[in-house]
Amino acid sequence: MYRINTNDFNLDHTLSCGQVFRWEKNDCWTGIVNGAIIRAKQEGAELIIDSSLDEKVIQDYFRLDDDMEKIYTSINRDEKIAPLLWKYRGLRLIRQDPWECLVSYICSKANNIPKIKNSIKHICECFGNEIETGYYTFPSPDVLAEVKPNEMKQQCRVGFRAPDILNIADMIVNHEFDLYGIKDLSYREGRKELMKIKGVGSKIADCVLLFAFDKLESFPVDTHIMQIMNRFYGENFKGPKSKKKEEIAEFAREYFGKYCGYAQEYLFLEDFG
DNA sequence: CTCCAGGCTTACG
DNA sequence: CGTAAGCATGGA
Repeated sequence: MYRINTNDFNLDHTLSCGQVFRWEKNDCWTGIVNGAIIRAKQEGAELIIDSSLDEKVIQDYFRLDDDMEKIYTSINRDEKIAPLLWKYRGLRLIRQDPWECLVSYICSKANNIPKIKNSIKHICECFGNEIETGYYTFPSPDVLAEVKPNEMKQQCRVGFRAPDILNIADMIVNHEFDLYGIKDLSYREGRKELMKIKGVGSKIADCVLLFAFDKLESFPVDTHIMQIMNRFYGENFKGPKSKKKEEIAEFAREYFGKYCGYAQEYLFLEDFG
């Protein structure tokens, strides 16, 4: 048990804004990171951690080294977003594991948050390791590569998404796809690579780049972001419906700049929460 | 019962 | 090029 001093950090906003799916809140927040359990709560500016993981891992996971003052200044472009930066102040991006992140967002296709959480929970309970009663690790690609589509479909309730998950697990195991190598690519190159995966398009690719590969210039556009971007900046998008999402993403990258991924989180929470 | 939810692929004008 | 059905699943 140890304490970490923070500033511009809000644990509740960070864990309940929809970027991660496995954390649960009771008297404290409980989650599994790097195969270990973290129990966390916040008292004022202090983050109280109960975990076998050391402070450095926590710092890295919650991105506590991000200079929020600088980031807020950078993305605070107008009177539309300014109040959101105050309202949800302390919301941080989380540095997720790429594999868990990728599978999670494949599960998010044509789905809702409770069902996404449920699917991921099933995947862990069926195929992960139980590290403490009721708490499971996220299964590695090696494990999922051995699973049959119907087995996953029936046990994890992932529906038509099962073949895509198993396919990319298999490709990673056979070195046909270098997922972890994407961290060394640029945003554009990484995006192109991720979109080669069957069942992964621009939105999922952008989520993985933002949440797992440090590409803060990524701006995932889903239905919620569509809503609020149309409401706030609609006059800037004139193209046909089919190209609108890409148009919005391009606009946002230009408009909010290199930290636009952070802007995306605050905008998302405003429409989602 | 029908409709829809953090999309993507494929099929058809 | 452009739009739209279909894909499983469960809750409203």
